[in-house]
Amino acid sequence: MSDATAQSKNGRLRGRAASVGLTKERIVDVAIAQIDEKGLHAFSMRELARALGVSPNNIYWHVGGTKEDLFGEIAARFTAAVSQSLPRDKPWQDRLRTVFLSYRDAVSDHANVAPLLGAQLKSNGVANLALVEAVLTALHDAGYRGSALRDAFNALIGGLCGFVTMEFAPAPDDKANEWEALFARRVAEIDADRFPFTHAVLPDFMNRIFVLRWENGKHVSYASSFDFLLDLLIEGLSARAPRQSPNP
Amino acid sequence: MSDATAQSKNGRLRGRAASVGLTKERIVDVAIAQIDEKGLHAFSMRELARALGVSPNNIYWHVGGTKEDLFGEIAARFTAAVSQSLPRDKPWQDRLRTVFLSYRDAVSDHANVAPLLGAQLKSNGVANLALVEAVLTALHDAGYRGSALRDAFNALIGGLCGFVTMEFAPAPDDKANEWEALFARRVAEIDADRFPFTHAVLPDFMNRIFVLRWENGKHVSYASSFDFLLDLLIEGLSARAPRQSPNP
DNA sequence: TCAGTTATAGAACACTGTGCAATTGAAAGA
DNA sequence: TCTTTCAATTGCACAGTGTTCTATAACTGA
Repeated sequence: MSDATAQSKNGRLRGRAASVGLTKERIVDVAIAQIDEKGLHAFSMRELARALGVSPNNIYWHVGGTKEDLFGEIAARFTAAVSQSLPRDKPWQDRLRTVFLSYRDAVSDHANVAPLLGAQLKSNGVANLALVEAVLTALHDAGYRGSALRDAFNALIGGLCGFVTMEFAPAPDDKANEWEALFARRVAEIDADRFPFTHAVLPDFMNRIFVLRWENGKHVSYASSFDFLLDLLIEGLSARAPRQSPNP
Repeated sequence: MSDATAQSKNGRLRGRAASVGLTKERIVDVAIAQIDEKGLHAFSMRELARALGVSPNNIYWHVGGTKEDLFGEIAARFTAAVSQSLPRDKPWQDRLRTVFLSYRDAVSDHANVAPLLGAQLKSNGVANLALVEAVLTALHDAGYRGSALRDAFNALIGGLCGFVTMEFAPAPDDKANEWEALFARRVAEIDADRFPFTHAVLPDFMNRIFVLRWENGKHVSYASSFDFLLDLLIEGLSARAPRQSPNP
């Protein structure tokens, strides 16, 4: 009652007296760290608040809006890092390769955040302007215009970013550990009559086939498949390029 | 007390007396219908139970396990429909085209289920054997073996299914309506110095650029971009095919 | 001095997925 | 026929969740 600074039951101050200098940056930092560590599935606003030593509402106040908005902020953090302006004098093929390889690298460093990035890229793509700019310019330099430019752009973003999103999609929770056994059981169950080829081929050498496997809960690398896809697309775009006009 | 068949407070019977003949099939039916109607975000076990006129636990009993398992059942429903065995005498290029176009069609009929399918395809891909078998056989016929087969397979599944997953990713909840305005605002905010090309090009003709837009909360079609991507991949695979051996 | 703003906490609301225990008719075994 | 087991269902409760509304108190500017 006579205290100069009132305190709440658990001893924590309220109001501006309690200010800990929380910032959007720090929130996003810790959020990413938490997702990296425990996975997107286990991430919650309350847990984040706990880790920050702060009440949940404080986060809402700084981020403004909803959990989804926080996800947007997280995604923006990545998009910024993806591509610093690339030298325009390099061939457009090289520029495309660099951009998408660096996108994959950025995602691969924070695999648990991947699903979030995919969703945000779709719904909030305009925010990812570095990526958009780089790809559009490269395709323009390749001679693509109008609807052909649109389709080429979509094919690249959808195909490559889609690949990455799937590549780093999380294992279904607890099953990560028993994955190897699960895989073996599934393969053994394959109906040899209906799926003769899969039955014959899968068990032998397909231990790195896409979409099928984790190792000890960690992702195996599909880097070579990504490279292959990237090459395929860039070669295809070269072959179909309406005209070669390096200086538009 | 003296009732032959006891009743619970709200008048509903318990135990086998109350059996409504619930089946996994009906659960999955109604679940898909609900997701179609209200979106994946608004889907919950309790809501599903309400729609089925049944207690939530009853669903758990039939599906066994968790919500994630139910999602698995839902995904399986789609995978089954994707590709009935294709005539082996058609060229492998045609077969690939058919398979992936039919995959996109199946997903497009239930756009709200799309995110779920993407995740399940990754974590539970072995279940989707019709798709796997068709793609593997086609690539084998094209002459791909070993690690080249693996990379080609991964590139196709990752690129095309990834595209579809992104294509049908949901708009961020309530923002679907104000999307057009949001898009316009974002475009207007583009920094012309840092992103000159995007700034110049985007507002004009990019109203169907991937990743950027809905119309009245419904998805616009990216079909032509998907076709383009499909063509690019198949042409690329043809050009690189180790050898042409139609009859292995 | 005094209202307004900024940055914090607390409590509460309406949910969620899911586990445990009870209930019942029917089927199976003795 | 009597008893045990099983199949299919409900109710209740637990431990959360995102989010909103309200209180608090120091700073800020007039």
